[in-house]
Amino acid sequence: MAAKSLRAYAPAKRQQMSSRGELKRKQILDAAAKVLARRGYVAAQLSEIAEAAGTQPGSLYYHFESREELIEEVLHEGVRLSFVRARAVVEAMPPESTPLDRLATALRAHLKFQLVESDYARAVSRSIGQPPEDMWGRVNRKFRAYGKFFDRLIAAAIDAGEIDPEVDRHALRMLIIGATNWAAEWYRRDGSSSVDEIGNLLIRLLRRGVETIPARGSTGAIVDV
Amino acid sequence: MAAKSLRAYAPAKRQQMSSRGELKRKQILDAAAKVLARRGYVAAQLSEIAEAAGTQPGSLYYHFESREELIEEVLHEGVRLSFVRARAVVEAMPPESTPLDRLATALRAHLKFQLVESDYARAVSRSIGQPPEDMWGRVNRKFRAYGKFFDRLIAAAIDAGEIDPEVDRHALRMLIIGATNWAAEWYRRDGSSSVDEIGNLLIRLLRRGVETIPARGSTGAIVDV
DNA sequence: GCCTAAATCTAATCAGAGTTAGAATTAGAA
DNA sequence: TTCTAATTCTAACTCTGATTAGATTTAGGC
Repeated sequence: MAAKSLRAYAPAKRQQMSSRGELKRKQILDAAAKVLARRGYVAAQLSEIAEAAGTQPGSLYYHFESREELIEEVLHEGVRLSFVRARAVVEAMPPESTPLDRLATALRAHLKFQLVESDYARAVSRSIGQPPEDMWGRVNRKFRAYGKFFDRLIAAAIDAGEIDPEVDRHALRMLIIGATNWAAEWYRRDGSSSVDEIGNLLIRLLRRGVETIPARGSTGAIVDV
Repeated sequence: MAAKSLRAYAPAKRQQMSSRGELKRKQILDAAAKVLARRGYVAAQLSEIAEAAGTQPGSLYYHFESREELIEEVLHEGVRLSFVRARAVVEAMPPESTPLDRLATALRAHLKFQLVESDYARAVSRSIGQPPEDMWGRVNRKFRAYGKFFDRLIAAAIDAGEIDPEVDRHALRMLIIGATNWAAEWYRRDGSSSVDEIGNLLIRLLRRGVETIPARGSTGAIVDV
């Protein structure tokens, strides 16, 4: 039954597995997430990951089949964690909160998670578009599921009349998620704005930018609905 | 005078230079821009660039010192062209147009340029953050100058009372430029929205999201300043 | 205190991409 | 035509970073 007892039990099933290896494996993943968050997919080297994990490059291969497998697992985890967080935050809201409130909350959580809370999440936004086709295809499938979550929030807000039905839903999702992901690029580099400031502005743009408004012109006083 | 007649006259001064080499050099730059736009800095290989330029990898070195020099020139050109375009489009506007109109127009031009018009511009947004420190530092200096251009438009719009002075200017610039650059990542991959649709929404978010609005709560009628 | 499997290390190997040297070709002037 | 410099090609060479093999160490069960 022992099969190839040595090597290769990576994301596949693994026996009970001694907690020792279990731990090291986690440490390596964490280290990889950290390096990926800083460097992105292409520039992330095994030597740096190994060092961050307190081990040798060669030793990584005891826990993972290859560099690609290691990185892919980090990316999957990044998407998963973001999803879990956003969903949890929304579900914790009082039932009377409006769809747009929920969307705003999810967005703010997403932003904060990407920017300061999770190396795994940051690893994803820093790596988007970089991995080879097939890997990115798999990660992206999960990513789309996450996107659909936002889609549903948007759709609900439209149904509730909180978002102008004229608005292109797809483009809206891409723009707000995009602005968020992008922030992961420059935030920290020039730390002029805080996460909360960025979040506030983003929500403001969303809320006001998207509401159904009657007329167009007049700068003056306005208007009910 | 001939100096090192062979090699190395790259971005430095070059004599009158026969149009033949001049042409090939341009072809190589175009090819590199194309590959960079598709792959980004790290994944862009000389072999692919050479093939796109209809030549051999080794031949590139007659025209450029190194891969880095070639790529850096593409990136500089990308920033320069974007800047030139945005400025031209704004300066072509009638004098009575408002600052916010100008900002919107510049933004729309930027978006379209990145997305469909220029491989050079797209090469930049696909490569942001990837090149080594020193190279990116140089490109970024020029990039910041471009950013300042948007800053001035924003500042003017604030002075004109078209943008709420409460708004964090820096964050605003980052978010709108970010959403735009980001679009370069997904546009084409899932071509569900057209450039114009994206542009329309972006402008809408900007215009409405940013205007000075009196109170907060009441849905009802309101109020000057 | 041994014995075995798990876990890690070390040092060599491999592969891919940039780079270089020199030969070969091309284009234009004399 | 012929000659020369500009341009391009070909075939190594190098460097970097992932991968592998085997030796070595560690930890827990007997």
